[in-house]
Amino acid sequence: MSGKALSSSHRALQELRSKIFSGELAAGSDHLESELADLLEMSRTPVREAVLTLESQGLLEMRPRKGVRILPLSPDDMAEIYDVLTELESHAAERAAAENFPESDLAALAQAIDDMDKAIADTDLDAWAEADDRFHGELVRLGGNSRIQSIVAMMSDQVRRARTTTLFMRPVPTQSNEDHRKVYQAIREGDAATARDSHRQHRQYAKAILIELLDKHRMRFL
Amino acid sequence: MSGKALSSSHRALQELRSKIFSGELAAGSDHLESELADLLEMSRTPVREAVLTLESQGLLEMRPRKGVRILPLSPDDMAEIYDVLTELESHAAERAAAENFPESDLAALAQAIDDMDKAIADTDLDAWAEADDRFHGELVRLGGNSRIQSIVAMMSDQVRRARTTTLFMRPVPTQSNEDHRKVYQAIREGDAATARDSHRQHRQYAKAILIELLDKHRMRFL
DNA sequence: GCATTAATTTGCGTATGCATTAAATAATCC
DNA sequence: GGATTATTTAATGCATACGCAAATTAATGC
Repeated sequence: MSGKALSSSHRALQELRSKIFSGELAAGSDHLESELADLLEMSRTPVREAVLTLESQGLLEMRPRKGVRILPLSPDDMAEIYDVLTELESHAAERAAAENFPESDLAALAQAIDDMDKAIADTDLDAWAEADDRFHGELVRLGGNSRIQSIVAMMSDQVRRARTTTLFMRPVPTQSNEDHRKVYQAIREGDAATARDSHRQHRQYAKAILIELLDKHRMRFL
Repeated sequence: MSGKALSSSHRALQELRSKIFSGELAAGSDHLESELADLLEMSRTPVREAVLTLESQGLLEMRPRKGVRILPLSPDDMAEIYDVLTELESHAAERAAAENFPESDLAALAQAIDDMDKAIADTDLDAWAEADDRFHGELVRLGGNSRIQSIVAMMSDQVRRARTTTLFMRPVPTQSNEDHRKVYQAIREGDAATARDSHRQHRQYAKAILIELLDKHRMRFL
């Protein structure tokens, strides 16, 4: 028994999020408030509240009389998001390295890297994506800036839906984990400049790959 | 005739924002939804919507049964915000320089610098602050990343109320405009690396001054 | 036919009321 | 008297209702 009883607006928030990520609410699609209320079996009030929040998180847009639009992502949007992630995560990496954490505090980071290796060996892309998320999340956590944490989380959410698509049309990300290891090493050794530069390079490379991929496949929106 | 007729929830949003910035709603104070509704002469519904939005913008916090709390800022919060601004604005400066804008596109930037000079000559700190805002806003606009724009706006909002206080207890910011000019020159010359580094230095210096100031005056929250 | 206007529908913004539940107060027990 | 439990109070979360304006459809004129 999970004795929860969470509020309707909170449930609306997480159900809408999950339906956006899964694609059940497709990018570019419009939905009336009443339609979403029916879908979630609640009144419009908590739906509106959740939608308001999701709007300010950049996942959707309210257009009176046209419905709630799930925001699609153009290649330019992707570039913007990756640039934000590059800047903020690199800073986090630098600060994490400067902290000179004992190795035990970096266990989660190391674990994520190992899990990615394993996922690649198993060619389990979902597991890889999950561990990659974990690595980046842990990195910004170690960076110690709560605002960076939440901004990065927001940006990651925005690309999450798209990644489901892109992940499966690109080569297995083997290079990526070498980068991760390099960042990890630098943090472990307290080498802030290297941590920063390695991570920046990692993200810029990932961005280039992605943009090229989208371009090659003529994907204008996702 | 300003033929407007803006919605209640939109009015709630801007009135609450303005009352937070002015200090009419003081940092750390709690307010029931019904109290705010009375204050704005509307029902709780649009107030709740505005409050939801302001919460996700980091200006306040909803604590069920305790009321809406206007978030105070600690020196650590200030440091966090300045770090985010440093990273994202520096990137914007770099990108702006790389664009090789014709000088005419940089007129607003130059104007802001001139206005700051004038404000300093007149010892008009409010005018200085306004022009400084304008400079930073214009900079990120030129950077061409809409997400950076809105994140920077959010962070600037968080710091706005506090600046009213800090601005008047610190020496007149003469050094600051030298920095601005340096950034401007670099953008004009298309020197991306210098634009980036100068702006980073500018923000880091500003952060150091501020933190020192808060520390000196033992200001724990504002 | 086509354009213009009138009628109708429909979705949204907001007010209102109520059930729920946390907090505050009173009451009871040891 | 202090602690525990019962009672009351009150703020919130949510459903509901309704007026208004936008959008759609029907009607009318030319």
